[in-house]
Amino acid sequence: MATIPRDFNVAPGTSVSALEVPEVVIDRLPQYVRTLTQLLEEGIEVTNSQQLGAQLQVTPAQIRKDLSYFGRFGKQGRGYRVRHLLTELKQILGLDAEWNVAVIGVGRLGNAILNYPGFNPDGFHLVAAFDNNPDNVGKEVGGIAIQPMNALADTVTSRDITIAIVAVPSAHTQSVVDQLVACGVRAILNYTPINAQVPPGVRVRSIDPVLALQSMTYYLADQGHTANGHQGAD
Amino acid sequence: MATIPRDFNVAPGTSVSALEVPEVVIDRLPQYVRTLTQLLEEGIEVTNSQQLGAQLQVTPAQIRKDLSYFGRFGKQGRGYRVRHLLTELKQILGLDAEWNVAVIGVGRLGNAILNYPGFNPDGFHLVAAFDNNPDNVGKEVGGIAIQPMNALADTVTSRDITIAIVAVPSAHTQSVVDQLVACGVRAILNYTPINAQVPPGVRVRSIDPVLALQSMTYYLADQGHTANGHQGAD
DNA sequence: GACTGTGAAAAGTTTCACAGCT
DNA sequence: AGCTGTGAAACTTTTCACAGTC
Repeated sequence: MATIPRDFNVAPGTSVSALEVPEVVIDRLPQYVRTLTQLLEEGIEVTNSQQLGAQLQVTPAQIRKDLSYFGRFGKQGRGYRVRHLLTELKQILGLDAEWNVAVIGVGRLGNAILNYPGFNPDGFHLVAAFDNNPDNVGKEVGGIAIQPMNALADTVTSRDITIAIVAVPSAHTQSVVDQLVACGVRAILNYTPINAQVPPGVRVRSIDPVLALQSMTYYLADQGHTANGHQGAD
Repeated sequence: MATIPRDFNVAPGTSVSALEVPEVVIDRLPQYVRTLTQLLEEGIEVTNSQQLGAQLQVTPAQIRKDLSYFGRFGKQGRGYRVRHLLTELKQILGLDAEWNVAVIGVGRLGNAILNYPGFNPDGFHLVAAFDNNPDNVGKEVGGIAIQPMNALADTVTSRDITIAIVAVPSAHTQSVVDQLVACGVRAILNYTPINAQVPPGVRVRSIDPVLALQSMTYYLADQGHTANGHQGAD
């Protein structure tokens, strides 16, 4: 059941509903967004696939191909207007909206997440925090009052929360994920080292520094392996 | 001991390129290790590709294929002895060794990392911390005395540090990475949202929660997309 | 009977190379 | 002249399917 039907054309500024964009392409778009943002900050208004590729360590052809899934954003012979491409990509990714996010688990890690200033500038607003420890409930962390877990469903609905960050002890991961899914949360950023099972339609991404380290040691362990300075993201 | 297929460096023309293990396979091995560890904790001594696949949400064929790059670890008709497979995989990944790790940057994030208890049990020992802020130097975080950046080279050598975790402000990322590379560090876990350039032979993996969120919003933004509950790791 | 290990096929992804626009 | 957008080719990764072993 493959087939990549690419029968779409896009009027500039119009919402795209591409049929089947490979997930690997979607995963690269946020990086393009970030690089374009940096270029704009440097005052660069026009770029091209060559320059973008150099920044991102990706081939120019790949950038052009990736963009071609969504429309024609460049001008032949000239390249891309940074501001325009950035706007389009943000719109495609849904980053022209603001997203309300809940943090579940306010231990050491949850605390660090709630105090991390990096989410807000990108439109992700941590608006609620939950913990099942009665001693924590009511306290404020990063300007947010910690609520008990039984308030989850109501708050998710009333505050229009679609994304959750899970930072609970491993043993509670699956149960918390189940509760989130039941409340209608469809995107979960999982900081625990557990592979939570979710129904179709719900997405989970994991942040797992230990796994990242463990895949690098393979290349350190033995000099016999290919030693390419390859980068992995996210 | 399992024979690790090796990549021979052959004179040009006489290409005998022995089979090279795809990086995507290496990236999955740590997850296999984790699942096997869990099975063992539950007292399960024998498993099979079906069960492992269910746990990991991966096809049984993929697990068998991945393992086949390194040897024959199972018994036909019976499956895999968990303890045995775990030992082999850890050895392949270099996880039978202990690794000394330095943390660069002891701001909010670096602090959280130094206090995170998840690295040690897996053999990654945070043994040194560096910061360029004189006010921080000398303080202890997580039992480690913060050193000035100019002590980097000496300490990396004397403490046999091969892995570094970078948690400095974005603007300093490239400069810090350059210093690490110059000291001989060959694996870097990058917590900054910057794509550092490294020479061949050095590996970088990035931890970037914002990128992870941004790739999920694509699927939230519009109901027209494929809605598979697919998991991304690390 | 149950399962692995593995060539071969299928599917997916990247790169090439060039027509065509500016 | 310089660059995009894109089919087609090359390459990579996954899945199939089954011979072989326990």
